[in-house]
Amino acid sequence: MPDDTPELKPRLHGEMLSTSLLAFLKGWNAYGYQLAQKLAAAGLPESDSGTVYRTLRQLEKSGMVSSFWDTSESGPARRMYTLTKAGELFLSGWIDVLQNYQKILHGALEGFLPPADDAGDTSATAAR
Amino acid sequence: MPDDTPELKPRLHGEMLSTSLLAFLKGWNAYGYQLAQKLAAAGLPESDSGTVYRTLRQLEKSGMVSSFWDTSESGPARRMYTLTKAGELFLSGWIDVLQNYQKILHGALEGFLPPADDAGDTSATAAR
DNA sequence: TCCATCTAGATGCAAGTTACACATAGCTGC
DNA sequence: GCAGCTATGTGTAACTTGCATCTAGATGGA
Repeated sequence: MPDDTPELKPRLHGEMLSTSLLAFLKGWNAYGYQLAQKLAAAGLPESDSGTVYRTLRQLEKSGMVSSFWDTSESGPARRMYTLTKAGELFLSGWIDVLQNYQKILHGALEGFLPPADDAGDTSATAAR
Repeated sequence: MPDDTPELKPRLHGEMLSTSLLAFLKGWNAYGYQLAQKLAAAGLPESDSGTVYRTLRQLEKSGMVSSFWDTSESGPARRMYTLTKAGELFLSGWIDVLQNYQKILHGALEGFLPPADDAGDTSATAAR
């Protein structure tokens, strides 16, 4: 019998992948392969390695990181990434977003105390 | 002069949008238009309303929510959404992901203490 | 009655993003 | 040489998103 339900298995992409990569680069240079391993080790949902490489290139195009080839170690050359000032700014701005997101998720799962200042709008029509 | 830098303006989509919607539905029924307003009021980056509606339908297809038409109020009919057991499970599983993500972002921005148990791997090769 | 406006939901399409498979290339050990 | 590991990438189909646009009920004004 064919499985009909579309999967919604957790995956890391979009802003969450981009910002995780930027965060790992804060204070350290790193290369793609290494960053992919760190993501896996950090308990985040897996990302395809191709997606990681393409995301890094896209971050470079938008000025969040810069890169250079590192041939100082033995083995295949590594494209080392460095966080730019713009990337750092974007990252710190994203922290606010994360805080609000966090509030929503945790509010939902622990008896969710209604936030004292959110009372008086049309949302009072919520059913049951 | 044409702007050449690709935009990376924050937008809410993917897992973050889905889980925010699920969280808002915990304990309450709500309809799409209302949820879109809640997202905006919650200090999260904007989402296109079309995207919100489509995301809700997709959550329904994957069994995270169920819906019914509500014609009890005046005005256009509303498609009311209810969180399912599967949606609740997915949501609580996602909390762990969020916690790890949070750790990474905050670790990056506050002097980032090296986590005591993460020392002994190849990541020691990180350059300056 | 006609029209504008607001609420509510939805879709067509172009552009962008992703997963999966595969390709390339340097190095190590046999 | 060649298998296996490290490291970076690409082709392609499928999926997702933003924007514009559409339908439709209700309301209020001219």
